[in-house]
Amino acid sequence: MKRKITLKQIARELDVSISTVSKALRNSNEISEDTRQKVQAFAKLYNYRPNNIALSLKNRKTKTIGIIIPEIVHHFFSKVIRGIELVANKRGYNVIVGLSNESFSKEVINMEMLANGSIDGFILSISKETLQQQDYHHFTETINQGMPIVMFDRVVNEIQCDKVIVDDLNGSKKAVFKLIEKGCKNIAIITTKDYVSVGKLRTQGYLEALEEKQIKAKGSLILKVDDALVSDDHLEVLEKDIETLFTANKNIDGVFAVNEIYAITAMKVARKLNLRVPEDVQFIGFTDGVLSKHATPTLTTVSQHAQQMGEKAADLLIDNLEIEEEEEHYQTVVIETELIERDSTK
Amino acid sequence: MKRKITLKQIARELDVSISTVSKALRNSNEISEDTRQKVQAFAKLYNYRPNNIALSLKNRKTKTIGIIIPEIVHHFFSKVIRGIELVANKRGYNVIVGLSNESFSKEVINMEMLANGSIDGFILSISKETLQQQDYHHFTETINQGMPIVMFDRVVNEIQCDKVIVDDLNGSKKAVFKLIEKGCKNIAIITTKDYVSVGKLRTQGYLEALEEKQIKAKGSLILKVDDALVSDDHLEVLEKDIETLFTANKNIDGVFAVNEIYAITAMKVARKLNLRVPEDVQFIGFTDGVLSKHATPTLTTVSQHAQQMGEKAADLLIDNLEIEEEEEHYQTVVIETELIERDSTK
DNA sequence: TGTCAACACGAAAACGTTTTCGTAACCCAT
DNA sequence: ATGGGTTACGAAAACGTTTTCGTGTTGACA
Repeated sequence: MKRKITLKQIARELDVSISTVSKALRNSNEISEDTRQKVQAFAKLYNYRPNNIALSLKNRKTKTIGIIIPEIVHHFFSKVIRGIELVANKRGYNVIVGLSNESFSKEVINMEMLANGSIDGFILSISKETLQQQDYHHFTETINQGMPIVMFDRVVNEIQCDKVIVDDLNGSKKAVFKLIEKGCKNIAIITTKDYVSVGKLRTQGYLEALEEKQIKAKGSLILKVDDALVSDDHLEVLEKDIETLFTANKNIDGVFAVNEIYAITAMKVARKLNLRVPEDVQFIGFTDGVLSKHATPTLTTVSQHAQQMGEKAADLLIDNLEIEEEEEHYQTVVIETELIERDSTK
Repeated sequence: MKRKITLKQIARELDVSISTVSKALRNSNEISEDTRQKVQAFAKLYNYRPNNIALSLKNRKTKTIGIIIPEIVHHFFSKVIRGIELVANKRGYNVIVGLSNESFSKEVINMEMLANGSIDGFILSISKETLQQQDYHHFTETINQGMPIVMFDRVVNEIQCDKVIVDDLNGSKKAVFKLIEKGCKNIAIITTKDYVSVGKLRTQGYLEALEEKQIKAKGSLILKVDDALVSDDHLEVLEKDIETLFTANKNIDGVFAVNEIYAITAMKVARKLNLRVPEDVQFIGFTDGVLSKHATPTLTTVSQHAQQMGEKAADLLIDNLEIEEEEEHYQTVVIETELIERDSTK
């Protein structure tokens, strides 16, 4: 077992100084052609690679990006990570991942662990608990220490930083317009409680779309599900809720759901009630994940371009890290959604 | 913007030496009660946190685990990551993620980037390309440099290291036995080409199960799909292949698929051919992901306990890192599978 | 022969820690 | 007064780099 070789060891072997070795390897012209070749040959032979930690300490930057997300077993978030990783690697950065698990304290702890030198900046999406408690001190502190943050998807106005968000409002409007265009007269929405900003916005989009088409929104057609129900354990409760929605409103001919699970589950319930999709009821879901593509019938969705979000977030952060000037000029990038039509609409 | 404070700055402010500050903060009894309190108060006030990079350099360990996986937008892998992250955090480690994207060169590059000091050890699953080329030099080199590796799921006998694998063989057997028990006489398998070790093992399990039940395997019932077809773009090709399988073998009454997508797609094709599930044909898939739970009908699957694999892998690695003794005693942990019965079987 | 530049290299500082060792200053006992 | 043992602190090395600066040697030139 041969440990990694260091400059010092090379220097000792070749009977020169550490400085000389370092310079030789970096092709400094302070070093004679002779020694340079000798050193480089030796280094190659022993497969010398500079120690990243030492470099980080010296340069006071780690070339590493910290990602904090609420959950990784989630199509959207893993696609974002892939996007981040893609451009990060291309630009010479590594990616270190922390999971908040939707918990405020884990978010704080994770950020503190990483903020002490391990990374150069954060890309994150805020946990639900943090959003509820509205306690954002860990973000402000991090930013105050000179460590840039880019937020994506679940963002918050109170914090001044770069942001990448989905155009939730217009995405929802597009979806609802499509349903109307396809002939739906009574469109229900299955959404979450309002404190999740994206749920709120999507609901708002639904309402605005109806209003613009002079359709009166009815409270009975709005189902606000406790979002803990996305977790697999509570599927039956969710199904029950949706069944109630359908039986109480026999005239529903279109459903807009703010996520895939709700949409798929609603389709399932509809079929159980002998409603034909899309003939009797049409469905559109937000978030284009695996489920939509493989559902029966395949689900028409509003795609969020998650990977593109990750790429953009990474570019914003790295630009920020590598720009010299201190003038803070934060931007909020809006990623447009795209309606992907499949078989759950006519 | 106040940058992070260092020992040196505290020392200067309080007019003591750096050593004193360090000792005071670590409650050394070399330091008088007086100065200790003074230093600690000051440190608290300025929210002092030791710089991780400096600690890493000093201790020659980073308390960080490197994960290399082929793909992150994948239920199985993200669940494994969650498991790793869970125990890693609990034991004071961070997790840094590299994606090989199923490419040999990206796997090598990613490992080299991380191996130069950034991490203490690897947890990885080998990329398909690497498995095809059978070039494992980067693994041996890493291990030779004293950096431990734990492989999971896609492992390889040639490399001596800790491994965590699924009991693919018995999992498949269980599934096929179940189909036989439920009355299937003509069981088809939809699998991948053999170079993916797990595909190979699962096929073998299928064959062994049939043999044990004195059922003669028929080549026409074995569909080996080019595994590039899992990617969403080639769904139609996959469907076509499966359709051919069904039409050429009208008597198929059971299907075992080595992954979720194959199973779901096969169910879809079956229904298109007016076969009832599970009355006419029963289905079992390997890998218990999101799709299975939300398919119609819900899919009976062989669950791999992905998160548990991640947890085990992390425990193995950290044990290895924190144990003093050099004696290498590698183990291969087999995670048992579990058959989850849903509506695609009678 | 003396001066000066160019050349080739080494010493040392710096990044932020921890830890070993040395040592003043004090107290107590002889 | 001398010696020995605490106590409380500081100096310095070490981790592995990069970079600035200093310096000895050479050769050319007047």
